Amino acid sequence: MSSHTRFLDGLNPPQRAAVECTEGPVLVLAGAGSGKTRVITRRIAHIIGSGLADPQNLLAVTFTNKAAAEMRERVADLTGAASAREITISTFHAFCLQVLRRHISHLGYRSNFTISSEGDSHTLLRRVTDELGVQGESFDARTFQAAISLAKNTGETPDTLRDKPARNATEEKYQQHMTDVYAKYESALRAANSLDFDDLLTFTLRLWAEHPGLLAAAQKQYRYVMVDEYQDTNAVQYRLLRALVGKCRNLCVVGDDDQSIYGWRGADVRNILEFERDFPDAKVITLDQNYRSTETILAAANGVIRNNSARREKKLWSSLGKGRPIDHFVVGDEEDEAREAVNWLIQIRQKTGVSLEDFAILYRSNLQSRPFELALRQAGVPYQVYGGQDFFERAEVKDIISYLKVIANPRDETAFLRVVNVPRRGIGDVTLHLAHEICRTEGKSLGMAMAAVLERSMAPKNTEYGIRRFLGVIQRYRKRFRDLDAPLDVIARDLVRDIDYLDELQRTSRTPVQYEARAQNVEAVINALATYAAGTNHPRLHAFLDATHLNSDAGTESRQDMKRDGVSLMTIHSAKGLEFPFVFIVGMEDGSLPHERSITEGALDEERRLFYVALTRGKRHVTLFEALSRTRHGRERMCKTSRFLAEIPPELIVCQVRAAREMVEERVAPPKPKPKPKRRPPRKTL
DNA sequence: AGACCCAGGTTTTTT
DNA sequence: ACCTGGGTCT
Repeated sequence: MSSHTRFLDGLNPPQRAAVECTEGPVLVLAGAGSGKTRVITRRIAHIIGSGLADPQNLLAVTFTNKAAAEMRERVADLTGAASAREITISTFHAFCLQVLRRHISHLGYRSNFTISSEGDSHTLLRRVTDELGVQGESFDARTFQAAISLAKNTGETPDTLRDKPARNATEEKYQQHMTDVYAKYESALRAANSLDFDDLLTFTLRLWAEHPGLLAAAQKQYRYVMVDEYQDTNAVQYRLLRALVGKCRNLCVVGDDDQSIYGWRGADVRNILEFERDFPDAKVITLDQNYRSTETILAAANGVIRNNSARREKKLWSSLGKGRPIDHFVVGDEEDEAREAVNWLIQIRQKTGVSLEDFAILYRSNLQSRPFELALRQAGVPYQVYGGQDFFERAEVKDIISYLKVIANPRDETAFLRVVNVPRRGIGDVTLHLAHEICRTEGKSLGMAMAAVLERSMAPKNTEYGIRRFLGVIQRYRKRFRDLDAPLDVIARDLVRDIDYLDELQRTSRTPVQYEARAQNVEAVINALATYAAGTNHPRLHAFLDATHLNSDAGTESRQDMKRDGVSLMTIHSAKGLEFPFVFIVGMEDGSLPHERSITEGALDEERRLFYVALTRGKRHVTLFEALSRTRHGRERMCKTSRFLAEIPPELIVCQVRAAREMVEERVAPPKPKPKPKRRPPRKTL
């Protein structure tokens, strides 16, 4: 018996089958908490350990960088770090980026293309809609951005879109605008030698379609392909996979249709539901033993999810015992809800002695977090709110990144326009229009056009001076970043100094506190460069920019914010993949969960899955909170119980209405005594 | 360029 | 109720 059979130790029968079944198409239906990651990592180790393939012949695709990093770590525990390093474990986007950096010249782009962030694309789309004169009529850049992204992810091009039949005049008009904007946006990106997130996928698909030799090479290399969270794949990702495994067909997809909650972003749950249609000989393995939750929680979750029609039948079970029933609080309004939740949390802690990190408060939308933050602060309970403002979308961070992007890719117009006059150099609209004209007529990049403006003495003296300074800085640093005459972060720090950026911040900040915060963000970008440079043998500006665009938390304060600290507050969406001993699901009303808009749009199945995901985050105990009234859009409105609540078998729920009545009476009676803050607010709230 | 005002909208967000 | 974005005025 060879030593690699140890990779089968301790697996239950279906898990073991999933690991051992290495050849041909395999669909693993992995229910929540059923040991999915364990199966994938063991399977990888098994394939390598049994000599079926070398590490570089394996491709494992995940949806987040975090998942990829975790998977690599866990594989390394099994196979050793040297092997694990050779395996391609990455997100769809990172994988495609890698392909495109090498081969994009075949599509007429330069390999130093930059990635257009969502913010960049938004700016660009504003310009496009302006130039086409289609804003106004209830079409704005945001709408187009979402529509274009959806189109790209479902494989629509401006041409296919144009050919679609419209049902009425409004639709036709919209379609007309949409195709125009889409086409113009595409050509603007092309001119800027930029790709947006979605392009990373579609371009790779095109590359493979137009250059079969490249596809064949990829097929030859990746003989075993695994995909995590398969229920979240969209049409383009599906086509990429099909192309890649065309020959070997060793495709193993792992996912749970019941946890498909990203349909609104183009994820197509049919990919998992109809897997055997495309791979008739597929082996289907269901993992339904749950190692996370109590039987009560699973019974509740099962009771809810069975109301969805199009799904793979499966019933999670566990042997962890019944545990405590689900508690259901009915409270007055959102403030009562928050207060009651905090009381309840404190009570549970007194009884069980568990730590704050064991609690999560889950809500449907970010707006709902506010009252909980207030109540927790008031009670002196440390907490952490996840999600929200993206570090890389802050103005000062975008400024610095844009400088770096112009340096890395001379044609990146969005970045160029953002920083050409920051800090003020007297380069205004007039000059830029001049330059734009030269771009158009002579096919030059904006930078070259500006140089032409200088040569032809088309601008006033002080503007000329400004242009000279700007182009000089860019040129100097383009050379420095290429030659790497110093560490990346040192060069960047010089750049920030040379453009007097901190003075600019000082000028534009309203308060010293704000200035301090913004200067620190700039410092954080430089630190991120240093961190990046320290972790690689061949630091390159381009690779750093790629990482910042693909990895949303690459630049934030190291890994410190990864570890939980205090009670966790987050949306249900961001809780997917996590688990907590105690879960509070709040806002259990029609309008919140299911969300109002989903009700009108008839997207109830996905909302139900959302509730299912929320429930199955809980390990020991789940508490539901429902408010009788809630302030929505500024008005106080009465709420009806969430329709999903009735789907939980009633014997599993203990209703805590008394608490609510007391709350209401208290509110009606004399002015309530302001609860004094017992301790000073927690240091780290973020 | 910066301050001010009004209108509109208002989920979720792995990359 | 609140925030954003765009437009206008100084």
